[in-house]
Parts: sequence; C-alpha cells; structure tokens
Amino acid sequence: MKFYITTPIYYVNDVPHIGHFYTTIAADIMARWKRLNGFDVYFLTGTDEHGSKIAEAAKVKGKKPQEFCDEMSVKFRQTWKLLNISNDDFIRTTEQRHFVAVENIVRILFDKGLIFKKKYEGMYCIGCEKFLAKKDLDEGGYCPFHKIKPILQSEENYFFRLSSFQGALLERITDVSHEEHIDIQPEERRNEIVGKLKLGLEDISFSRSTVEWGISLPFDKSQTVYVWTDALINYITAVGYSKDETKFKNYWPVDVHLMAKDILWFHSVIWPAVLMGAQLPLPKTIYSHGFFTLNGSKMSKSLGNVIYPQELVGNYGVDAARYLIVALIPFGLDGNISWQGLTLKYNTDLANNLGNLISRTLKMAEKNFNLKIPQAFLNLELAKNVEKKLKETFISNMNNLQLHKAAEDLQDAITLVNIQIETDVPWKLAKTNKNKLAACIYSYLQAIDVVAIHLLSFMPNIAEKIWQITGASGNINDVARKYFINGVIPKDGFSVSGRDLQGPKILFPRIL
RNA sequence: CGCGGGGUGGAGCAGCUCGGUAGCUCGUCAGGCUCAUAACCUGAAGGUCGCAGGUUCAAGUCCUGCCCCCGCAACCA
Repeated sequence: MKFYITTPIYYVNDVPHIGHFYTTIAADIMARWKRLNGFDVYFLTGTDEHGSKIAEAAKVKGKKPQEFCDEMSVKFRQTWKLLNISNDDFIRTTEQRHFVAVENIVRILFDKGLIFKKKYEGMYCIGCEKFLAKKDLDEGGYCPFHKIKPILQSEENYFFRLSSFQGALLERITDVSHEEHIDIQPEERRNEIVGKLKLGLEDISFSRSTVEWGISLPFDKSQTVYVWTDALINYITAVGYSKDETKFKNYWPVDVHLMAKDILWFHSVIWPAVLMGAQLPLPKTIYSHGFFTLNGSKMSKSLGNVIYPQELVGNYGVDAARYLIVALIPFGLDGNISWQGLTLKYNTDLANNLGNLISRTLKMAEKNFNLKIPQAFLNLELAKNVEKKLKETFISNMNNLQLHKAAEDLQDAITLVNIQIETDVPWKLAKTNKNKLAACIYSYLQAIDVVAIHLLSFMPNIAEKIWQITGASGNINDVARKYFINGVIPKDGFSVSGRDLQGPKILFPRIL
C-alpha cells in the first residue's frame, strides 16, 4: 500500500516560522507513522517561487529572482533538516520538471476549451497591486489598507472555466459514496466550503500579463501562469506527471493534502477542478488545520510575536519541539499558544511524566542490579495493559490526524506505568524481596519499550535513545515496523535479561 | 437576513450526532510515598453549562428567538 502526503509548498518571500513548521511536522509525524505501518510513503514538501512578490523581494535585496529563490529555498531545507523532517522529495516551482508539468496541464485545459481570453476591467490599487472588488473598498471608495483611490484599469487575461465545475465538485465533496469522493476535513471547514460552493462559482483569472517571473503560457508567451495554478500543480509534478508514468500511477492520487485553513479553498475547489479538467484522479483527503495565536493575538511580524523554529528547538530540543507543537493544540482548530504554555506542557508531559518514569526505573536498576537487565520471570501484563490502552484510541487518533489526542493517549499510557510502580512499591521490595523486584523492573522496561515504539513518529531521536537506555534489542525502527504489522509483543519481550542498561539519564531536564 | 465556528467550575478544552448522576488537563487545597528530574500516587473544593422562552417525567444535550466573540469572503501556514 502506498501513502502520498503533502504539505503546501511555501512561498519564499518569508523565512520559515511556526505556521510553516506546524504543518510540516504534522505531515512528518503522519509520514513516519505510515512507514511504520508498512506503507510505501511519499512525503512531499517544497517551495513556491514565482510571482511578482518574489520578483520584488529579490529586487529590494538587489538580487536576481532565481538567485533570491535559491537562497530562500535553502533556508526551508535547512529548517526541515533541523526539525528532522523525513520528506522524500523537495520540490521547487522553478525546477525544469515543474515547467514541463505546468505547460502540459495548461495546454490540455486550453485544448479542451476550459481556458479562454477575456478582458478584465476593475479597480486596481497600486498599494495592494491587485484588483479590488467594490465590497473591498471603504465608504469613500478608497482602499481600506492604503487609503488611496484605486484606478480603473483593464487587463486582458486568460480565464479558467471554474464555473462549469460547481455541480461536479459539490457531488464529489458531499457524496461519501462517490467513487471520486473528496474528503474535506475537519467537518466545520467542509461545511464552509460546501456553503460557498452552493453560492456558485465564477470563472477565475488564470494568467497575468504584468507578471514576468513565472511560467509562460505555451500558447501565448506574453502571459504567465497565475501563481496559484502554478503552485498547485507541484503535487503532480513531484510524483512524475508527464515524466515518469510508472511513478505517477503508483502515487497519484494523493492520500492527504495537509495545509492551514486559509488555503483550503484553493485545494478543495480550484485544484480538483483543474484535475477534473485534465481528467486526472482527485485527492482523497484534504485536511486543514487552524491558525495560531500567540498570547492571544494574531501572529504578525510587525507585532514581533512570531515563533521561529530555531527558538523552539533551542529551548526544548528538536524532539520535544516536535512533540509540543502538535500536542498543545487540537489538530484542525485554531489554538492559542504561549511560551509559558509550551514550557508547562514540556515539564508535565516530558520531564515529569515520561522523563521521570525512565529516570526512576533506571535508578532502581542501577542500585539493585548494576545496570544489567535482571534475570527474572517475564511478566508482560503491564506492557500489555499499556498496549491495550494505546490500541483503544492511539491508532485511530493517529490515522485521523488527531495528533493532540494521540499525544494524550501516550501520556495516559505512561501514567499507567507510574501507577503500577506505586502499587508495586519496588523500593520496599529492594529490602525484602529481590526476586520480585527484579520481575517488577523487568516488566517496567517492557512497558517503556512499548511506549517508545509508539513515540517513534513524534520523537524519532528520543525514542531511539530510550530504546538504548532500556537495553532493548534490534533497531527500533525495524522492531516497531514488525510490531505494528504483526501487532504482537515478542515472546521474550523487547528488553531481554542479561543485556546492559544505560545509566539513568535526564532526557528532559525540567525547565524553570 | 453572505457563509462557518463558538459562548461549560480560576485558565484552556471535551461532552451536544443517539436527551437521564457535568468530564479532562493546568492551577488551588489536603493527604500518601520517598525509587525518581521538589518528580510520582490518592482525594477534596470550585460550574443554576451566554440570555429568554418552548418540547419532555427528564435538556449543555432537541426546537424558537435574542445577545456577545471569532474565522472566512480568493494568493498571509
């Protein structure tokens, strides 16, 4: 089974911030999860590099557009490396493979009569550099942002017959049994799309005569392809459209398009319409998540309340950063975050619960068994309880991208072990019954291993570290894959008697 | 009447589809334990579930009206 998941390609006029990496981390966790479950995963991200804004940004810095894009694109790649993102491909819209794909799609649409020339006349605001509708203007007919009067301007563009797809789109979005059903998530956002769709669709502008930094229309070199169309096509370019038919057949249609809610319309209406026009299969799931507010106010660079990945990683470490960002807010909804909130979550979930569990277990093993996994009766009951706890909800939460809930499930599982320790009172057994103590510690190690395996998609490095600390055998990724496919704990457990443990390490130092 | 979401103990949320002792996390308070990263475990206090009506033996949960907040309305993740 294959699993193709994408993030949006990010517009390079900005350096990566929390909005970008939230989506990307979520996608990465999903991709890793699916790999562990035996899927042939293709995980795509990349950069969107065309359009007048980019050309201007380059000009301001005294650079050629391509040069500017090269630099910015690298920043995104570096960020993904920093965050341990496991993408299989990184696409740039300025790549040759993409030009070919875009030209082909545009030509097909043109040949089918879905693209036509039309003179567009409207109020153009020089400040916004775009046409404004009457409703966008304030009472005096001024642009509300720039307080200037827009000028009447006309431009001859090519338009796409989006209007002709209304019925087909509605059908595919609302009819669950439709063979080309597009599942838009979450439901609230789907309702919104459906509502808007029912109001009707207008044909949209598909090209620009004034924007030079873009892909020229194959049938009219004086115009360039509208950046959004250009951008959306990346999803098929990357899996070999008009280049590698086998690859394309294998991975397309995409299983999940992941993005923030602001660009859901493009993905759930315009993109499927383009695909239908080109007679290509449609995305299966389109999942949008919410926006962040930082300390209650909307993030904006001018307010200075933007969180950059370097800060997050600097404060908590890569793995914790990945975990915190997805664990802190419900996936799909808007969420408010703050540094205090992040630190609190870090301390409660990672330092106090998970970290401390490992620390106390290993300390006991060190004191009493000299850091060797003790010879003892193998009681897998605790490990199985942890497993059961996780099976009940964790798996379905992961598959439904409810990452915050899956994180909660993990915490519950960890608490289960902490409770068991209270019940066993091992520190008393250390004085009275060493054999029983050995069996207890042995069972905690197995339970921790089960937790580590489930943690793997969120915190790849830490999970592996835990695996080493508990003396578990084999490569954690291989063992985990086997475990998720077969669904059984090995007869001898993961951590086997006699193996060396690693001394109690502070995996997550408390932050004060 | 543009569309959509929401108003639940101090904070943040779940519950509403399929009405029937109001649940979770954090915080607060009390207790337990002492292996552990002043961590862990147990318990308690605290809510007339935005307002007003209605249906019902019974309503956060269904219906009607109203008030307030937020998002979207085409290139900001």
